[in-house]
Amino acid sequence: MSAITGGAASVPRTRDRESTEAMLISAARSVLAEVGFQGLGINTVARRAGCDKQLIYRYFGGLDGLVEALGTSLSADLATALPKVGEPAATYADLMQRLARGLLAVLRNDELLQRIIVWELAEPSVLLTKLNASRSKALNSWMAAQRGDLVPPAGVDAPAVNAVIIAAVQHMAISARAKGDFAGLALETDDHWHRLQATIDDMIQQVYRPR
Amino acid sequence: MSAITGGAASVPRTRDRESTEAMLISAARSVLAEVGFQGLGINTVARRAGCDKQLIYRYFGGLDGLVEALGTSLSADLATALPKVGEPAATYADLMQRLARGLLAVLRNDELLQRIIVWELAEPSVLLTKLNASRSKALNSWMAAQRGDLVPPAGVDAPAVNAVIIAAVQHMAISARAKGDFAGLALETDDHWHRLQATIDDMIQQVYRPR
DNA sequence: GCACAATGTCACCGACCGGTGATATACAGT
DNA sequence: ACTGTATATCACCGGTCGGTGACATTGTGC
Repeated sequence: MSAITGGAASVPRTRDRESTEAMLISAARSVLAEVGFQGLGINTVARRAGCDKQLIYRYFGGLDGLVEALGTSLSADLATALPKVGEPAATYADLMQRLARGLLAVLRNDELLQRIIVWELAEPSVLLTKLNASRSKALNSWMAAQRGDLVPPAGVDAPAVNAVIIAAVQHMAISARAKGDFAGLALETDDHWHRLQATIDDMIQQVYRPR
Repeated sequence: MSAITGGAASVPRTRDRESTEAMLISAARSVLAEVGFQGLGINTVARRAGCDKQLIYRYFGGLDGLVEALGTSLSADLATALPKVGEPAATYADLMQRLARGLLAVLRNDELLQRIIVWELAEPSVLLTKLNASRSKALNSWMAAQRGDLVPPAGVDAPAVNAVIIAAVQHMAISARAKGDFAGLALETDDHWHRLQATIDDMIQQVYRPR
């Protein structure tokens, strides 16, 4: 008896650090994906993982460490999510078209990624910056693998153009989840997205056409 | 004396409801602009306004009402911030170019507006949706005033193109404040922005050129 | 069998949050 | 001058947060 300490009611965990860490990371993922970064706190994550928050401090040194671990586990995902190399692109425009399409497809159904991007926009920090860096690194290596020796036409500021394209894709993907539309353009069904994608394709082809 | 109640230490306010409301709205503005929506709470705003939080409940019915009031005061600002009508645009491309430039200029130095956009992306709600609506209404009426009878070239999906442009502008303006760059493109000095603006101009001209 | 570390859980702390009732104080109508 | 009301402030509540120290349980090496 001896009372006080609950006794047999609470079954302790499996006593396996690795799997516990994995559970915590997974819990952080789902919390972030479902409620966004505002709801990502020590207590919430621990509750969702079904273990004590103390373990977050012990194993990750706090929430920051946990997010960092989440980040590394995430950049691996992005690398595999981008489409595999198939036919080499014929023109630089085709190359960028592929990138835009791939990015749009990945972003559209990765709610977690959307949340993280918003997070970076909302409260920049060294931690979030690192997440961003590892993500764009993955993107760059994908580009390098696809590019071959294609070069943009002379007279076009390719880095700026590509930044514009990527910015647009990111913003619309995020807006679509948050609000269902953007600038009067409904973004709910696949048809809407195809229309948008056709437009982006067109813009890329136009700006990157030889001239 | 009866003690307890502080006594003379706290000088009550000027006892002018209008000016107090204005102070609260102004406080909400500055809090939002400086720390973002995460820090926008009853206590914070009241503290910054230098009055009691009770007044927020009395005059605005709570934080939502205050934000709503802030919103109306804000859409008025946006209307005056957009550039006045000058020479009518020669082509539809020129028209959109003007819009893009105006929007970019406004967004770049309106931190409050940037924060609100991020807010809408992070946690959509009826309130935020209303803010968005009133903002795009202001944008539309500006467009209507400028357009005259210009029409986009046949075969171009103008709404989609414009959505892409606006999305890109918004995203880059926000990213610039949050992180100082975007997709490897530094966005700190005016020169960087001019380069970006030239690119956007070019893209608009290319996609909207007659064909 | 016994010390010892690793793992897991609990109880508690101070701080802040949103929200509300009660209480002063100024002012306006009579 | 008296009363009523709008204005402003304070004190307090329950709840949640991040963070920490203490405790229980399991396994390991000797």
